[in-house]
Amino acid sequence: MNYWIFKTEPDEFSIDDLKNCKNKGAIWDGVRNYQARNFLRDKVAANDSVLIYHSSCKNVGVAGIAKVTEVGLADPSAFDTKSKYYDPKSKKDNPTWFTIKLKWVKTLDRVILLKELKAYEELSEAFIVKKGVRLSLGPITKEEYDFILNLV
DNA sequence: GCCAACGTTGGC
DNA sequence: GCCAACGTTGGC
Repeated sequence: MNYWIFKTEPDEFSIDDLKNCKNKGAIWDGVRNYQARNFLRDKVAANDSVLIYHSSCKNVGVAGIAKVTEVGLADPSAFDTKSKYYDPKSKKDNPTWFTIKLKWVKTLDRVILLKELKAYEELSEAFIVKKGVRLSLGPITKEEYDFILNLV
């Protein structure tokens, strides 16, 4: 069992949008960064727990919890010529971009703001608080995961 | 909207 | 394989 933080812009796709997907869940498409792709392809496993983080918005921070339901999916948006994530270099028989499927678990009673996360020594090693780290998703430890949820 | 700090691209 | 130019991310 691994723990992750996935970033999303709530104007595009928020924790509420994920909730509205109910049990069907949602495909986490559009990741176009190789390091993040490698996590999605090689490390994220079914039943892993994911903190959903809202970026580029009014309340930047951790907004909810999701669970991984399917792994090893070729990112369908890479094959869609109408998608802004379309990538002609990604072939169906040899996809460049991979992703997974998530299901909503919980919306936190409040958003745990980035500003708060930065204040705790316990979280100083987490990628999410580090300056200049532009990963759109990445691993956190169980200790960090539990610590963040205890801040609610 | 600004801009620092990245990642990616492409010429050489 | 270097590295300058460019594009993107993301907090503020």
